[in-house]
Amino acid sequence: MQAEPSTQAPVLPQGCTNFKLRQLMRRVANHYDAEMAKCGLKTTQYSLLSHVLKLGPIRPGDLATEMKMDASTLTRNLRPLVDAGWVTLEAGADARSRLVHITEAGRDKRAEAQRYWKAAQLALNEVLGVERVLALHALVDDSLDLLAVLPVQEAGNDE
Amino acid sequence: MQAEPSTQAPVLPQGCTNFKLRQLMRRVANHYDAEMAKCGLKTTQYSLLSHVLKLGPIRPGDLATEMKMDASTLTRNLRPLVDAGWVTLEAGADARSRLVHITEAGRDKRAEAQRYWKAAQLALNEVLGVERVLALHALVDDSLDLLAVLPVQEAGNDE
DNA sequence: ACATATGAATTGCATATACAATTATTGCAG
DNA sequence: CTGCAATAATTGTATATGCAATTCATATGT
Repeated sequence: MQAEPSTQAPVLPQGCTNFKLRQLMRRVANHYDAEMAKCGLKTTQYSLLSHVLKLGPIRPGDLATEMKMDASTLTRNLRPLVDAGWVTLEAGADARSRLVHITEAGRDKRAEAQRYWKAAQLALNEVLGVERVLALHALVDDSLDLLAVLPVQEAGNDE
Repeated sequence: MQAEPSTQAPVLPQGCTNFKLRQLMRRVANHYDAEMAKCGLKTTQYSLLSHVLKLGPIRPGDLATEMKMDASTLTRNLRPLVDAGWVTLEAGADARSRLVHITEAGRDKRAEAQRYWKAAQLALNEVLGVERVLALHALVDDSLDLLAVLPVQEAGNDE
């Protein structure tokens, strides 16, 4: 595993990692969404609701950090869930912060949706094979860890 | 590799594949976008422009199929590129279809943008390690192949 | 030739995403 | 106490995404 010159031609990545990931994400999202649609949720909404259940009551900014998304995205994604009565935004420790709470209706909806999520996940395990799904999860997790050290917004030298 | 009962406890995937992929996609997109912003393109636009260069002149529907995205998404994503004068939509074989062409300005822009794309890709290879990027590409490609057999829109039994 | 089915692209609608700017609040230095 | 920096959330703007419905245009059966 040393960086010594090898007699083997070095294999270099072909194609764009971003594009490939985007393609796969679209396909996988479609798969889950088709299942989740049976209970009227997008998969993204299910994820958000699940995180609120698990981490709430929590400040929006902290939830965004946990989910590794922009705070403004979170604000907007919460809207449909609040409108549906599944989560509430309540007063936080001081007047600038808030706390996201899950409601009873939210717990119920999440429990219902979880069945569809599970069906989608199991179907995916079937199609791809459990080994491949495990390998994918491991690669994604490792990659996220490695990318965590990078500044999220590649810090344009200000000025 | 048979399905015989094993004495080993079976390892099952934990967590949601969709959520993990989404997280990674966001992080990776941010990384590329930070680089591409130097030439005023989103990474998605660079991908689209590159595909038009490689595959064009091509019908919008065929391009959408190639890129594995919805035709309506493609229509809309083309708009900014058309507005910028990098691609044109011209008459196709019959009056209902069209052909997407790249312009000279489009070729120039793509060539310029490719430098930034390359920088982003190489930086990613650095951070993740070439081996990991190769493994990720292979997994993504294999998964896309396996998912290709699934109906894109999980075919609700019509009626 | 005509009515209908099929095909191709687009538009309507809703959500997801993020950077930049804004609003409101709090904390701190003098 | 006052003014300014820091913090938290949101809004402005632009793009990405896909399903359903729509608009044309072509093909097809009778």
